[in-house]
Amino acid sequence: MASPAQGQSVELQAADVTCLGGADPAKYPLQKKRHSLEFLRTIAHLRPRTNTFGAVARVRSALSGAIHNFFQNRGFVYIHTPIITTSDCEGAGQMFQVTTLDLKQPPMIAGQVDFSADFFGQAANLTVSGQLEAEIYALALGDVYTFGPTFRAENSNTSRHLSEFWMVEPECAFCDLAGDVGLAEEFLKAIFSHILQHCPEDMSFFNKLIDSTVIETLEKIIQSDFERISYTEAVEILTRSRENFAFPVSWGADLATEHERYLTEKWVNKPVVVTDYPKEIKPFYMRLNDDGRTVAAMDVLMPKIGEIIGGSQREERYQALQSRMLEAGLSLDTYWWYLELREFGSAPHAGFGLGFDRLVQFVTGMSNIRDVIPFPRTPKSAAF
RNA sequence: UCCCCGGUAGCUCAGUUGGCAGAGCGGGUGGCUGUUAACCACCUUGUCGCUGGUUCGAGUCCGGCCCGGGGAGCCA
Repeated sequence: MASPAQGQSVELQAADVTCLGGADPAKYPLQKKRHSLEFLRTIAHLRPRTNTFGAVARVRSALSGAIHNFFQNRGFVYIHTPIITTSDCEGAGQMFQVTTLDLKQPPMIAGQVDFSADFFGQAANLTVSGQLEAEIYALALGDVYTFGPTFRAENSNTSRHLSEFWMVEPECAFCDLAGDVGLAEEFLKAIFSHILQHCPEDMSFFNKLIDSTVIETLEKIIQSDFERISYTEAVEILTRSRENFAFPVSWGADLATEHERYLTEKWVNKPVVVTDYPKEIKPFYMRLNDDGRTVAAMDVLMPKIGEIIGGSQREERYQALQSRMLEAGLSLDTYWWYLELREFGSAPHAGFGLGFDRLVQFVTGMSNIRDVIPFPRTPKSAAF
């Protein structure tokens, strides 16, 4: 019925009310007041009932749908890459081991655990990335993407890291670095537009109560052209800046958080794509440039949260890949199938990885990544 | 993992020089009211993170540990 009160056009008039499930007000933890996000994290089974976590859940779901739409509409094939992997070092940090062996009394051979007696007949881990497997399908089907959980056993205690997080990884055949950067820019803009269009109520909620700049930031990014600079240019800009950095800038060293923030927040206040990093600070699979000292890598840096996308053109030349693997001290046997992709009908290809939870963070303005995933897993914390 | 800050009532916090454990909110009861985080009165609430020490006496001082926050590293 019509409501005489302000701020609402209609209201319910109940003829009959039945209580289906009571909640003792003396015990119910959610009070009629503002709770801290830290406290709500300790009651993860009740926090989705709050307006903030409801809005986060809806936007997270909408973002997820937008990502699938974006790729499906462009003919990308969604690939389910494995969660359990026996590639013992995918090169992206510490892995969680998966085993059915009795940890109190594992089978031993010559003082070493005998993993041939383990479930898979060898040591197995949770994946840190679906990229290498995505490359297999890209070189068969063309454009593909993965979107699934990823696991890192790093002891990272920050507002931007989870031990279990979701990652989006497109991989495109017949694509070079410029094409990869273009895809990343188009992708982010499409996702942001989708959210502004489809979640206006939740977005104004975030803008009002969480971060008063989120909507404006997203709108600006949609309209802006991402700045593209090479690592070498970035180092020059940083050196010329006369900023008082805690970490010195020099060619060959990785960019620190403060450097990335300067580039994206002060130098130009918009997303910056840094390309062509020194090969020493990037993984073996990135394509060696003609200068012999840099690789075709790219990082998309966003104001406030820093790196949101990391990608590269992959090394498609057999000899070049082999020598980079040897330089990195990797076993060629472990990656025999990865090398065979270059031996049998190789093609230029490129892709990137996007931290999905960081994307949710950026879109909602939520400052801690533990508050944009329903059940966060971090060091010393996996309750619920 | 490193640096800094914190942990006191269900929640958010105060607690002086080492000397009886506090407030607001919440909850209960009553009142009032087309309310919007209602309002008024009264009542209710403690393993002061854990542990060892100093002291006549420790929330307060010292050591160790656990957990949380901010920053850094690693990265997405």
